[in-house]
Amino acid sequence: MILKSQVEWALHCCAILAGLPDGRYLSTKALAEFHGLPKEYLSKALQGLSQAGLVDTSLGPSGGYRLAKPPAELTFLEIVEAVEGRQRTFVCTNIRANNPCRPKDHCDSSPCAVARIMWEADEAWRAKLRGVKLSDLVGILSQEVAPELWKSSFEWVLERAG
Amino acid sequence: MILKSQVEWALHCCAILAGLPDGRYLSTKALAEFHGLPKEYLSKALQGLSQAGLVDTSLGPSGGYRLAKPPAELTFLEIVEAVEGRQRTFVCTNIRANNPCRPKDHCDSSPCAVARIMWEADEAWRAKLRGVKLSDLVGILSQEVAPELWKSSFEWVLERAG
DNA sequence: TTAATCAAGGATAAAGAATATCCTTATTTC
DNA sequence: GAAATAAGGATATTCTTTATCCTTGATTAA
Ligand code: SF4
Ligand code: SF4
Repeated sequence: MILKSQVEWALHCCAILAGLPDGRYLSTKALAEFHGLPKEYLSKALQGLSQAGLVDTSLGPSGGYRLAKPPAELTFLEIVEAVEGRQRTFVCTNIRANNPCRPKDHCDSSPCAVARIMWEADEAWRAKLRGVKLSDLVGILSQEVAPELWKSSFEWVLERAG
Repeated sequence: MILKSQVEWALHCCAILAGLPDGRYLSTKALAEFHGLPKEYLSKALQGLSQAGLVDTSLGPSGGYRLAKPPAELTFLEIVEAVEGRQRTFVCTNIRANNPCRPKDHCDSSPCAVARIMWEADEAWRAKLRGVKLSDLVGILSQEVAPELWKSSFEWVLERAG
């Protein structure tokens, strides 16, 4: 069970978009080039963010993506779910229904303990991601990334932001 | 990102094995029939449990599987990891290394905040599963499963346990 | 007005992982 | 000695992920 690489891509792209000045957009092309990713496929991840309402888009030259809300109001969970989906990681195929001792008319009213426990763990994962804002990430990165690299990356982006 | 169905199978099988009297074994054949699962493929999941040291095996007629330790000392996490593996669910492909502004000699010493945050969430998931014992599951099931079904299932298993 | 650029999304292909079956081997029980 | 069992290798099938290509309609800049 491994998250798709698009999750990593989306998080990195949002971190970049968080640094964009108000009202400006950054294109798929620029984001793909900056991260060394296939443009067409990265586009699918960005479309996921767009469909989830996390980013605004603009067409034409100088178009692209920008965040739809402030980084402090955007959680990791929203970004992850936008590309990975909201389905729980444990799916129950109801194998208890195959129990040969089970009477024909027996009705398993609710999910059993196995499923509930697995879903609780899933929820713990989501709760952790829900507790981290995009602004938290930017704060950490701004401290950890080498100042020259931080600055030159920022300029690189600004040159290409429409 | 969805856990393999073998996880569900392994948990159910362990729950059954937890009810076995001391020193007795239950075969793949019986476990597969009880849960309505493909015997050969379920066998792979049980081999995973065996390789992880969670169950003991015995060959020949009346052979099969039994728990290697008491249900109170066997956690959900151990069972899940035995079939799903211990790899983290977020893998970092180090796309920051593709940053065009990055100097050639630049060395990214450690995992960045993105990866650390995702790994923390992963650990929260594991911590939750680590906190649930197989005995907890059996306790809940014994209360929730209809008494007649619980009893007849128990008898069905005993008839086939070597 | 025109040409270039962009997001969106459909179609399709390639690669990889999950699911499933079959068969052989060595061991144990009866 | 015969039957049953776990272990595991080989292979096939199906589904998901990854990736590319192309069309459409909107927007901007010249
Ligand atoms: S996990 Fe629970 S609900 Fe799902 S198949 Fe097993 S018994 Fe049924
Ligand atoms: S998640 Fe962090 S460590 Fe992984 S590629 Fe992105 S920047 Fe690098």
